[in-house]
Amino acid sequence: MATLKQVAAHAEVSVQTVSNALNAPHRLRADTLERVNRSIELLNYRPNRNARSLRTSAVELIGYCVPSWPNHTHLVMDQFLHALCAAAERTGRHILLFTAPGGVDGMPTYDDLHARRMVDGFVLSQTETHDPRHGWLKEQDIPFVSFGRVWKQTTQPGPWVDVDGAAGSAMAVRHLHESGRRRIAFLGWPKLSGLGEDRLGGWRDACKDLGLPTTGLTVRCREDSIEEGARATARMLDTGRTVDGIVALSDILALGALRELTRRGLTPGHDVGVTGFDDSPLAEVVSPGLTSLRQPMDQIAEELITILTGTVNGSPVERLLRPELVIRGSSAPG
Amino acid sequence: MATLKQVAAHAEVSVQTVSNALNAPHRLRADTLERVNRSIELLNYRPNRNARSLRTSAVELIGYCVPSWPNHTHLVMDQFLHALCAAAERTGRHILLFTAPGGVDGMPTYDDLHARRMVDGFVLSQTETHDPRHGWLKEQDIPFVSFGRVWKQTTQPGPWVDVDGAAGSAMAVRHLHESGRRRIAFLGWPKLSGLGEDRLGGWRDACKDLGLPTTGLTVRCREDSIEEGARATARMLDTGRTVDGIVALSDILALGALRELTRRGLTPGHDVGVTGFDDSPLAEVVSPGLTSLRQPMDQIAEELITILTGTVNGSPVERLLRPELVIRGSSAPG
DNA sequence: GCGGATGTTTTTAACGTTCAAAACGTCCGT
DNA sequence: ACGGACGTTTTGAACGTTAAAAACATCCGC
Repeated sequence: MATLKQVAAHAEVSVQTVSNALNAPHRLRADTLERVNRSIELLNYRPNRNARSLRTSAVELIGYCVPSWPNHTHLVMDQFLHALCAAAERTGRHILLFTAPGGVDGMPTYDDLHARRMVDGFVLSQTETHDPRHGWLKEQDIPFVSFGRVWKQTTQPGPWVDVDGAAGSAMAVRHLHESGRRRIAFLGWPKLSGLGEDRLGGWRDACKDLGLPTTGLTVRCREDSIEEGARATARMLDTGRTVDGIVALSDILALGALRELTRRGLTPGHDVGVTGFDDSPLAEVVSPGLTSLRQPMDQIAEELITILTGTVNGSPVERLLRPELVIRGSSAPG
Repeated sequence: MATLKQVAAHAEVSVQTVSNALNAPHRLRADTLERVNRSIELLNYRPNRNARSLRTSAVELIGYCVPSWPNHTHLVMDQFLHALCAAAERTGRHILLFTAPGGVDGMPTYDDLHARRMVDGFVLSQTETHDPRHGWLKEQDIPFVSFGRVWKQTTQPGPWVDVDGAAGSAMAVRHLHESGRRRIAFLGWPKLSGLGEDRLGGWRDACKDLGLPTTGLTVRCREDSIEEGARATARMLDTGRTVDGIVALSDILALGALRELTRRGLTPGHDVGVTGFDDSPLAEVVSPGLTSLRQPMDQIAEELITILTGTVNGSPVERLLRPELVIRGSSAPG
């Protein structure tokens, strides 16, 4: 494997000149630059990243902790990772994966990776209510950016990018309203997660804005499963109240709703409009297709990387992005 | 951030002694070792990985190319990544993610990562028929290991780990047979993918072994979607032949089968036993739960890392692992 | 008390790059 | 012809670690 030294010898210049040819080509005289470049090409030279990192103390790697999977099913994680990777690469960086225990127990792992100079900073996701990581990293002066706000916290401890769940629900409500739905229910989650409340709030506000009823139209599911989504839908329908639209907190719950509706002889899309959240691969693959709120992964990733690698100015950057309503058969005009 | 030099000064030994305390503690006298360790602890010293890598020319990073998602939905990718990461960490290594164009166009990316010393080697997955990557990497003498065999190739160009799809199908068939099923259909894929043929073959052989019929019991779906699974199931049932068991090539197709059966007033598990493949998060979350063949991700990851990081002896290592049948309601005894 | 074996520690020299400063050339105004 | 300004190239040192060899210490047998 060729080194700067060998290229320098071949091009009959000093080592530093070759380095400059790569990092500051404007400093070289045109003919020298060309000669050096020819040698670089000829010897198939590729800079050794470790040597570079040692000297500059920047590794161009970004740490990302792979969520341990049993808690929630991350149906869109692969999309996120792909987008994140691609965004990082556009700036010459890469993603380093690692695992860590949840909560504060995981902090030594983050610290270690940073202290050993294996990463420049972190992208956090799967943010939880009162997530301790953000505050801890801030305190240690370790660069990071969060995909997702830390809920139930007055001020955010660092820069973040998030998707506006409230706006998403509102979009779903307005969409259903436009296709003639007047009694739109919300299928939510058990524990009052910040994310859940955000989306719930958007539904409530949009309904009020449009003069639609909300009382008795909220159901909470015990867990994020198709079965629970179906049961909750059944409970809702069993109250005897009319429902012609359902905004579900997740695609999985929405699938449950679709199933229960079908079971009762109702046609999703025709009799009841249903929407989900996250536009997981499932939404496209079921029939009727599930209308869902797609997170703009590419933009999210781009912002995350830009913020993390950008100049660390004083005030933390905050970006709230709008999801995109992907309309499919489950919400066809009734 | 403390360096070896500072620790050495603090412990009043030479730099090399501190290095030895970490890498070859047996060389130190007990009391020296303890003194050095105290200094290390006190100064919270963490070795700089870049310096180490520069000297030893081993980065302890393994490259993994994130599949671009639109081709197939990777419902178990997060499980795989988590397992791979965990296995790598058990050997002090980490996973570096990157993106690359498919096929031979991606090779420069692999080459570059290796040439710049950003990774020691690669784990390949999403192996395709006649995948060019393996042969190319072998030719360049770049270490790699493949999750998945290269199909339609007489000899494998390198070490691999794979799950025995044929054995999996056979397990499913035997399981259905044990619960009284006698006419077991196979729901397959469109294009004759190696993986598809492998699983199909296992079904056929097992049926023959058990004296079960196979003629007219194979259906091929055009794509991997719930809708197509349902349509194919409908086609199969419409032929008039009795079917009391369905072995599907994927969970998604199996879900389609479940839906079509339900639509026709048949009870999956009771009237027809259904099994899927890969035990994706969906299998657990639908109702009835879908019996599926779980890939032993932890073991797969462990083997991949062991092979990749192990001594490169002459003959390539090959490991064919058995999937595990996870039994749920969809195949309850009829 | 000496040669040798063994155990422990230090010295020297890299690994491949970039930073900072110095050196060298060339051109210009005076 | 001289000093300065600028553009280009080289020199020297450093980043933090480990490999290899050298140095030093200790113990043993004779």
